[in-house]
Amino acid sequence: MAELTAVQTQYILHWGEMGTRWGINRTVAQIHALLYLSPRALPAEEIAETLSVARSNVSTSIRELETWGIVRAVHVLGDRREHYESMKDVWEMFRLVIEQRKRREIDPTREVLRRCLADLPPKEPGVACTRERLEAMAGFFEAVIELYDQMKGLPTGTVRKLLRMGTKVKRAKAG
Amino acid sequence: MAELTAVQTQYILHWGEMGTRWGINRTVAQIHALLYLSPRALPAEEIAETLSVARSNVSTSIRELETWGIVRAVHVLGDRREHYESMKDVWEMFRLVIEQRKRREIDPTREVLRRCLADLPPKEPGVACTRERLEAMAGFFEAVIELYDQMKGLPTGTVRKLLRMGTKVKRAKAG
DNA sequence: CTTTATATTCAGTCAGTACTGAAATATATT
DNA sequence: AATATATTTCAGTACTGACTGAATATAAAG
Repeated sequence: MAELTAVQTQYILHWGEMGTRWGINRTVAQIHALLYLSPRALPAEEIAETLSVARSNVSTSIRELETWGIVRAVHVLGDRREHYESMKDVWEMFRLVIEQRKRREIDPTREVLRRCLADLPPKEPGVACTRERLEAMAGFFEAVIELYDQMKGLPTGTVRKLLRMGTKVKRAKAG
Repeated sequence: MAELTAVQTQYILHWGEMGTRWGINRTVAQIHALLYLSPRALPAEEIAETLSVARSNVSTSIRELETWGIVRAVHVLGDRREHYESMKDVWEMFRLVIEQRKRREIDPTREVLRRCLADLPPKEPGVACTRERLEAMAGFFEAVIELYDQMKGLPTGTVRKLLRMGTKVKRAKAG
């Protein structure tokens, strides 16, 4: 992966762009894309050169990817440097990312909603509307979290099974 | 909604924060939160004052929310100004947002992946690995889009039904 | 223990997005 | 038509988060 092919470049650039749209640092996403395509683990130095970013930037970004659990350091015989490789199982990769984003963003939002409802002065007519709306929003988040917890336990393949059941439910409604 | 209560402020600030984490402009998210809690439609001027942002900023942000389809202008008798109100159905609101993000981000990613695979020189040993990875990623996106298409047709309540079916599948596996 | 290679930290800089306010446009009222 | 009110556009500014590179830390080799 010394020089990138046109296709590799296109994928890496697009992945970086997607990252920014979903609140993930462009360089972090690009590094992930590079490692995902790479047939071998790459040392930080090579990543920096390939993507034309500072070595220190790679260092920080790699750590970020490690906290997501989708990149890890491996060692190569006769080389003191850390080499980094991406997880290859796409489904598992997204499962990890979703799990973390739930923990970092969805769960705290549920907490804020609960706190808001708890802090709301009771029975005041002025806030009746606010309470109603907060309850609806809280209900939504509770449902989403419940759905997630249900899914969590399922083996990867079962998701497709659910997908087919969705089709049946639809047909039953329609017919 | 002339003056915000502590709870309303907390909700609006948190919602703004969540927005930024998911690639949505903070002000846009805050305005949405304000309108969502508001018992009545608000004119742009009042939104600007309440959130302490420029009137023009509200104008741009409102337009953004309108393109998402979750805020619309309504008219109040005896007032020439536009008043803005948020959709109240939370499920429908998220459905709309997801629909648009799929259209803006997921679908284009599928296209890029297809294009990458099409552009990949065939049978070259050097790119065998890249092809394999791109195919795995493309397969994932195809599956997600298929899942989405299945869900799309379902009435809101049916999602909960699916949720319960998830539980059964899980138990069947376990027991 | 010293030298060399590698990785991380962090203060300062840079870039891109968000925001403002003035000007332009649009719409209503007299 | 003239005036008043409301909204949008846009050039310039401000701000946040990303990035760099020098300094520091860590660890292997001699």
